[in-house]
Amino acid sequence: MAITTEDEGLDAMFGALADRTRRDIVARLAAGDATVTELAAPYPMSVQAISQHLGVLERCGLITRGRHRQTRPCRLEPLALEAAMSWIQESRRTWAERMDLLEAHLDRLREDRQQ
Amino acid sequence: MAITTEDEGLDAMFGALADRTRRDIVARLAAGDATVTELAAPYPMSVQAISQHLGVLERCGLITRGRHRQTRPCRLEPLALEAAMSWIQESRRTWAERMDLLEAHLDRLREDRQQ
DNA sequence: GTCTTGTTTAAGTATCTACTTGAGTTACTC
DNA sequence: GAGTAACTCAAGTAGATACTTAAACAAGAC
Repeated sequence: MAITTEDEGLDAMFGALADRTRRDIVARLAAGDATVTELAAPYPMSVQAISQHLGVLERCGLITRGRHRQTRPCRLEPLALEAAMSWIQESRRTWAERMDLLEAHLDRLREDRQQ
Repeated sequence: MAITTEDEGLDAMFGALADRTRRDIVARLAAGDATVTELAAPYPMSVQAISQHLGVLERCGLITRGRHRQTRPCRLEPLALEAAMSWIQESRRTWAERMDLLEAHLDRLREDRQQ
């Protein structure tokens, strides 16, 4: 299931991060690669459920899964996080710009008043 | 409906950002405050649907709604975005740290080999 | 007061999501 | 080969989500 547009990519990315278990897994993988069984161990849910969470993370590009003997070692792809990051930063940037303009505007008003 | 733990806050925040319409609205509000009707205009859905989206954004702290005559002007609260931002940055930081350690480890191996 | 505009609330529905259990696949061990 | 471990796939289900329309509410205009 390929992700086509940027919007769909962000939908999938933010959607993936909207689940505590998946955020946990991402944080865990930031510290080092791990297998499905290792990742599932801390949680009171089935290994299948974790496997499905990993599917979600893989589909949005946040992780990749290799093959080593019977295991599927999971690895974080931190570059994928940049997409989410940039979106947030862009909104912040626009907002900050507007605040600067407002500030400049108020400064001009103050100057005019003093003349 | 108050958000209690940090995890629930992030669930709600990322969940809110996982919808294209809501991301659009946030981007729009970064450029300036707007009323519900103004925000709803570009979309082929009912004003009620947009009002519900605004409810989601308000509940996770991304926007606040004031009152002016019959309208409810919406304002972005960009500080709320910091929570999502920090979470991403923390994961990246952990990953980068590990890569540095790995790099240092490989450097030592290379030195040992040269002796 | 009635009427209109802007918005929220309520109720219904179709689709999606996060799990479950059971069966199937892959790769190693004996 | 049979048996086992690690994992995925498939089908089912409870609850969430994104809309809809209809009704209620809020605030000003008349």
